[in-house]
Amino acid sequence: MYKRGQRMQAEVLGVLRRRGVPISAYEVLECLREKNPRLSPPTIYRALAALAERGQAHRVESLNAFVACQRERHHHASILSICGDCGAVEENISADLLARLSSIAGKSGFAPMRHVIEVHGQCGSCGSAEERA
Amino acid sequence: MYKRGQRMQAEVLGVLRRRGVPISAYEVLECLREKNPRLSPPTIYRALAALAERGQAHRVESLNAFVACQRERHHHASILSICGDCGAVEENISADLLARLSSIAGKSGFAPMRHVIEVHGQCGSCGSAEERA
DNA sequence: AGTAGTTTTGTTATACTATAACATTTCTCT
DNA sequence: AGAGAAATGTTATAGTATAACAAAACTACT
Repeated sequence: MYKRGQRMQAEVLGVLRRRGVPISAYEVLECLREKNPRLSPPTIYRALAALAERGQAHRVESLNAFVACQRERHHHASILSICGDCGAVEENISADLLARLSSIAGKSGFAPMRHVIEVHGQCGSCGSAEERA
Repeated sequence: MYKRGQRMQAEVLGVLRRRGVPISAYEVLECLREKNPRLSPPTIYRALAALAERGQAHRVESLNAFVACQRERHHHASILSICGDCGAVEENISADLLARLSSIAGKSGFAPMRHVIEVHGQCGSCGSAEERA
C-alpha cells in the first residue's frame, strides 16, 4: 500500500524515468496499478501536476503526455524536441530564445507567463538509421 | 442541407472567425448543429484537419482547441500568444526565431518538421483593465 | 492527549476530446 | 452508363481529464 503525497509523486516520477519517452497519464496509471489496482486517474493527475509544478516532469502539450525532466530540476521553459519515429525527447534550455520569444509576444503589451515550445521532427539516430536502409 | 468538402470547411472556418478566440471542436459542432443537427464529430475534425493543413486555421495544442488564422494563409509556424483572462490569441511570425529554434533543436542531429510555439499570459487590454481596478 | 479546523488524498462518476471502422455518396474516367 | 477511386456520413468507442464529495491525516491550540 502506498503512503501519500511525496511517495506517490516519487512512484510516478519513477515510471516516467524508466520509460524515458513521453507517456500518457493513463499509461502511468496502468503501470502503478500492477502494484496497487485501486489507483484512479485523479491520483495520477494530481501527482503529475505537482511534479510539473516543481519542474521534475513536463507535460508535452502536443502529445497530451508527460515526460521526466532530463536536466536538474528547473523552472525555465524547456524546448522539447520530439522524434516522431522513436518518440524520444531531447530537452534544451535557452535563455536567449526565451527572451526573444517574450519580446515578440510582448510587442503589443502581452505579458508572458508560461512558454510552450515543442519541435516535432526526426532525431539523429532515426535519421541515420533511415540513411543506412 | 450542407454540400460537402469545401463547403463544410468554409462553414467551420466561418464559426472560428466569428468567435475569434480558440474553441474546441465540439463547440464548433454545437454551432453548426443548430443548422444541421445530424453533424457528427468526425465531420468537424476532418474539416479542421484540412483547414489546419492549408494554414487557414491553427490547432492550439495547449488548449486542445482551434482558432482561425489571423494572417493570410501561411505555412510558417505561428507564435500564439494566449491571454488566460479573455482567451484572445495574437498571432506572430518570426523567421528569425524559427531559425534559432531549429538550430537549437538541431544541435544533436535532430531534423525539425513542425514547430509548436505557444505563450500563455495576459494580453495588453486585460493588463490595463486590471491596473484601473 | 483531545478536538476543532484545515489540508491532502481517495473514490465515484462523468465530462470532454478524438478517432477507428464501416456504409454511403460523389466524382472521374472511359 | 458503369467501374473504380476518393471523399463524406454514420455509428460506436477509445482516450484524456476533472468535478464533487468522502475519508483520512495533519496542525494548532487547550
